[in-house]
Amino acid sequence: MPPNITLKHLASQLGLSVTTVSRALGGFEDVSATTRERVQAYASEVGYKPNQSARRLKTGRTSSVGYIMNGAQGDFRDQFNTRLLVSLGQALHDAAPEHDLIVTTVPEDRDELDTYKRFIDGGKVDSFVVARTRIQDPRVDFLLDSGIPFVTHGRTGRASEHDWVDINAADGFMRATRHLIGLGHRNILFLNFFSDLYTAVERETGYLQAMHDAGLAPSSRHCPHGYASAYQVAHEALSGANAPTAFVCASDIFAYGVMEAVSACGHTPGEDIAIIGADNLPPQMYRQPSLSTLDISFEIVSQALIELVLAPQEGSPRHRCFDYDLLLRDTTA
Amino acid sequence: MPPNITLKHLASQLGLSVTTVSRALGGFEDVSATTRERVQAYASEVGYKPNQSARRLKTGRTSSVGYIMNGAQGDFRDQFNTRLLVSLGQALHDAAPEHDLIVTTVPEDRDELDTYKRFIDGGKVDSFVVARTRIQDPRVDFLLDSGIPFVTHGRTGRASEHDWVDINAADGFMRATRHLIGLGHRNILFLNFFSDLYTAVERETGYLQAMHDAGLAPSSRHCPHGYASAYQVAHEALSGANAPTAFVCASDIFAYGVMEAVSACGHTPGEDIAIIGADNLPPQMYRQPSLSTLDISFEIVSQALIELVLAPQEGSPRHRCFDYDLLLRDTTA
DNA sequence: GATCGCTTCCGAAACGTTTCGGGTAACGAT
DNA sequence: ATCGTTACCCGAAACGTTTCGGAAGCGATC
Repeated sequence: MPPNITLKHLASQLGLSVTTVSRALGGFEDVSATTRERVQAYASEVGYKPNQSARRLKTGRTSSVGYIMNGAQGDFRDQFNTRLLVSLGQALHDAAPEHDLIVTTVPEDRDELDTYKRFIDGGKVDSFVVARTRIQDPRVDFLLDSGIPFVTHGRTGRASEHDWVDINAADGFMRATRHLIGLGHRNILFLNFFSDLYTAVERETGYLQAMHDAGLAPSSRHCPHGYASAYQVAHEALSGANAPTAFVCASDIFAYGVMEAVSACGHTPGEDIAIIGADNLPPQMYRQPSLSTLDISFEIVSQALIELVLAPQEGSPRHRCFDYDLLLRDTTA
Repeated sequence: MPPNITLKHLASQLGLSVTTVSRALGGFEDVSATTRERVQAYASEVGYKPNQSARRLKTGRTSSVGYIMNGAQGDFRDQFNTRLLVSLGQALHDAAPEHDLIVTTVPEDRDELDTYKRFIDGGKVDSFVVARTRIQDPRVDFLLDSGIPFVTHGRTGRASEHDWVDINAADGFMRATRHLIGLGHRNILFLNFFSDLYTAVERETGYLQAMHDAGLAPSSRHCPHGYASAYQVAHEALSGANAPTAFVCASDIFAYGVMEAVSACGHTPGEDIAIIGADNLPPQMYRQPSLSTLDISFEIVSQALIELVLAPQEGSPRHRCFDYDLLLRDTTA
């Protein structure tokens, strides 16, 4: 009958004080086991839900973590953002059902940092997950200054100063490249992001290491515009002198462009030309042959992110690093 | 110096009462223009930010709208969710910068409605945007019962009872089909979603209407698994007797599958076989020839959604309906 | 000179929670 | 009979805001 049930209401029904009801529900020791159970039973019977605003006001904690999507332009980022969003949501629900993930996009005319500022000033979240880190990352600088807890997905130039979760991309790309070398390839082209993403450097490092170890001459190219420019770069390389026989791609998006170019040049991916991509992006289009790729579980990464972000700690930053799985499919037959 | 500036702090600095400061910042008339300006100037000088939790506790309003993403499985939905998310965020920021969009995914093991319930009980939002409506939509039933304001993107079986924004899909698909008929096509196959989405019915209605008006025999097929099944369905149809010469597709995803199948069968999309898709999805892959499609601006739809959701009204539900643009490109040359 | 109305301001209560600092009763020990 | 201890419980303040119901000052009206 009461519009919304409050502690006061529970207290009067149970013949107890508000204090005792609160402490009973909080599971404190200074309330007898019998009344504690009585209170909890009654509360769940009438479906009592604590008022979040009141709780927040009092405690200063919001029990929600923020995720600010940076520019959703471009297909690669879209895929990434959505998948991370979904797995973060799931992980947060599993680890702390009463917590929320607050997601926002950055309005076009505003700076990304303004959005962070607005969240912090407004007391909307008590921690952040920051994705797609750059080597020089202004968000990290800002958050370190502000003192609010956060965890990044990906290392940064200041990796030793903050919590992060990352994929060991250098190792993964080294293994991928080595596998191609093992298949007999000598002329292997690496297609990378054109950006200051931390992971771009990592990926190239792994490729370079494997080439260097094998005494082979490395060769890298950048693909500013995703699929289309990967197609173009690959087409050009295949038509020129000293054409590569294998490609390592920093993203599956590039790899699909390469596959198209390989076919267009009269070759067959996986037979005469080998291709390895990365991140096991579900092909938007039905694809034959299937693409060999480096794979990592978003779920595991998200679980680690949530674990760290829910339990912020002063002192030495914590790190989690996961390894890629090399999935060998048709394009490295 | 004070850790966080409150009304009390402002009041003591200005030699005013908390009440007056509050009302001055609220722009009320019962405080003189001079003090009002003095207060506002000082508040912005020291960077006063009202405490959201306190405000919420007092007013009961949260100044945030909820968007619950339903299952992100499948490429079509991903695209849709991300694009809507981005444009909703932008529209909300433009219309009410201090408002927030609270986004969440539905955990795998839980019912969608539980998530809505949790948001309502927890007082996290004061309205919802509901997307991808079904004819029989349990979310709409639930929200109508609960009494919380919401706007749907897409009509439902109970369209007359709630606010909605939709695209006039019947009209769009009728125009698309008519255009193909005008090009001389007589055997036009329609590929639809396999689902109870409201828009699926709408789309087919338009197609059927155009065929009927021209005295042609309609023929529809469902594509349960996006691209791959569209490919298969088209391939089958083209190989059989009485093969279609044109395709109308409920989604560009299907249309891309059809294009692949058309090529595989030795035809050229746009020359001997015509194709029209819908929703102008940016092709994940570089595509030649370019696909004719029905286009609608997410920005405009989102602006309408936000406009309605921010100003809930008792009484007769409000509706906004937008028309598709028919974009004629290579595949209807 | 009492009354009225207007402008401008303020005190105090309230929203629902958490938590500090007691308080009471029972009980065994002194 | 008094004291200390323990086990339970509670009153009241506080978080920062909004808002109801005045109240002071003051010129105008009867």
